[in-house]
Amino acid sequence: MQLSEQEQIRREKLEKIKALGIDPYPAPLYPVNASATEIKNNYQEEILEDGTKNRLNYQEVCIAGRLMATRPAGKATFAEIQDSTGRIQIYVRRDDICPTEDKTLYDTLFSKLLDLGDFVGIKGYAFKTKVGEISVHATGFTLLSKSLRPLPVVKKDEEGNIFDAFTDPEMRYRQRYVDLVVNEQVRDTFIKRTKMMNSIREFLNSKNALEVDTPVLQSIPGGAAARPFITHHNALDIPLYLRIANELYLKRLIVGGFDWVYEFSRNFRNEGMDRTHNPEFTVLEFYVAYKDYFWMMETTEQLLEKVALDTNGNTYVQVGENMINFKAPYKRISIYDAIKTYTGFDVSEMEEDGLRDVCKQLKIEVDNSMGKGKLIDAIFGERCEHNYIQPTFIIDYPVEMSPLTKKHRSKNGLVERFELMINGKEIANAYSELNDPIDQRERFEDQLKLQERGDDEAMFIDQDFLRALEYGMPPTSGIGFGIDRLAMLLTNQASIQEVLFFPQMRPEK
RNA sequence: GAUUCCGUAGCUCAGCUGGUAGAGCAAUACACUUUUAAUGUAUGGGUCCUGGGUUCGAGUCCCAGCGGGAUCACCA
Repeated sequence: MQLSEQEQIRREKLEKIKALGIDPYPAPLYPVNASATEIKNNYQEEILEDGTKNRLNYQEVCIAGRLMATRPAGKATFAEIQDSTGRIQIYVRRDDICPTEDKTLYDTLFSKLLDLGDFVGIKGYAFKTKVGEISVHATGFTLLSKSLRPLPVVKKDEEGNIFDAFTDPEMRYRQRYVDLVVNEQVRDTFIKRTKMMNSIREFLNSKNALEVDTPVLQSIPGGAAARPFITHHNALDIPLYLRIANELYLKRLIVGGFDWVYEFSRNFRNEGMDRTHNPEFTVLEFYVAYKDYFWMMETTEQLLEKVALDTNGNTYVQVGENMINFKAPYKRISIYDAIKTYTGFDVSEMEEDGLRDVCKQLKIEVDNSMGKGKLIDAIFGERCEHNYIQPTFIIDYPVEMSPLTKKHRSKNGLVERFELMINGKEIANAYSELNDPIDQRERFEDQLKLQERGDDEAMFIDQDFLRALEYGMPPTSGIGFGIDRLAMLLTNQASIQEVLFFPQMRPEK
């Protein structure tokens, strides 16, 4: 392994530290009793009548973190310690930490053998410097872990301008640990993502929904139309697939008698990657017995309004150029009306031939494997979808594109389905679930016909799922939310890689 | 998968019509006991992504490969 000059120097320092009898990776816990942000937010002092200051709290603090900046000034040094809450300045004076004749601790260990990035513990007291910065005056320090690689040095001035930011996307994603250390806004994005997940759980748990786990390894990759990852189980000598969806398993649980189940499902799809697609991604699905898709629209509005508030403190979220308002209620527009609005064509009575003709006139590329459902989907996707910036429910899809959805109670040829569009993208997809086992079997058979026509994404038939439906499933409404995309919206990120800690990358050579 | 742009010091980046590599931060040494993008002086640090080719000579031009970004296709 070829070490850079700076790495060699750090290893030499490591040896010198050991030679001083100091363990650079000590085992004992460090008794941390305060954090950087906590001290900065709560420190108090008073000015007495004679003008002297009286410090009121944090007079015996013990903080720990990475050393991220030093400003030496002879026999004293200002430095910055970064912990999980942020940064705080520390003031280290030689004669305070070395009260005897022996000045090794300051002159050698602190001044020469510590590097930016090292973990240190600081004991001392909080005070305010003469320019007013709340800091910790060190009375002692402990090396907690030596860093052998230099971190990128990112500097910030008084106005918050950032210099030499660590921005290379490849390095940021491959070495996310570095990205998180030096880029505060990256850490904030992921904290928001977790807040969002917590808020969703809170909402669902408050309704007595049951969080469940269902199989990731499936012998039939059902519940969606997508290419699966395939693997092999040695003991059983059978192929297994990583799930593309968990829908059919959650419905089995509704058959089993639960009336509200949910799962944050990591799904896997063996398809292209781009700034809105990662091979593994997270979907929240929930299924509720005795409800329909109208109820689900109201529930979705309530959920998203709460989640936006909990995550950002506001129902308004700036996403790129757009200001999006998650405040309920959201508009509802049928897919046929949407197509009529943006293309002028009324496709509601059209069959396949008519739809192909419309696609031709609109210059939308189609191929022979596409049935009525896919053609309508193509028109909507090309001409309508991107126009719905504010949250909008697109409702009542044609039956051909929705093999798991109940037929519409009054509109022939349609199903009770909605997709929620936000910022021109689909965020959620929901149905009144199909619970008629005979109808479901026919829909699967139609999918088989599509497969024979060359549609390689048509759904597989799951016989056990049909068996479950035959035992009886109550009327149920279900929904799936693209959690990564929701996180992108709520954190104003244009790339899915920015909301996944470790996005998929080609392996390094 | 297609198109296009990019890959130079630990990090952020310069490097013109080809002439043997440069800055800031970081590092090293010295100075400095209230600094905050600390400062001053000095010093060291490079497989210019990899492999070919053209050329007297390639970081620079050409070809191939590897990796990444953007756009498109498939999809959520």
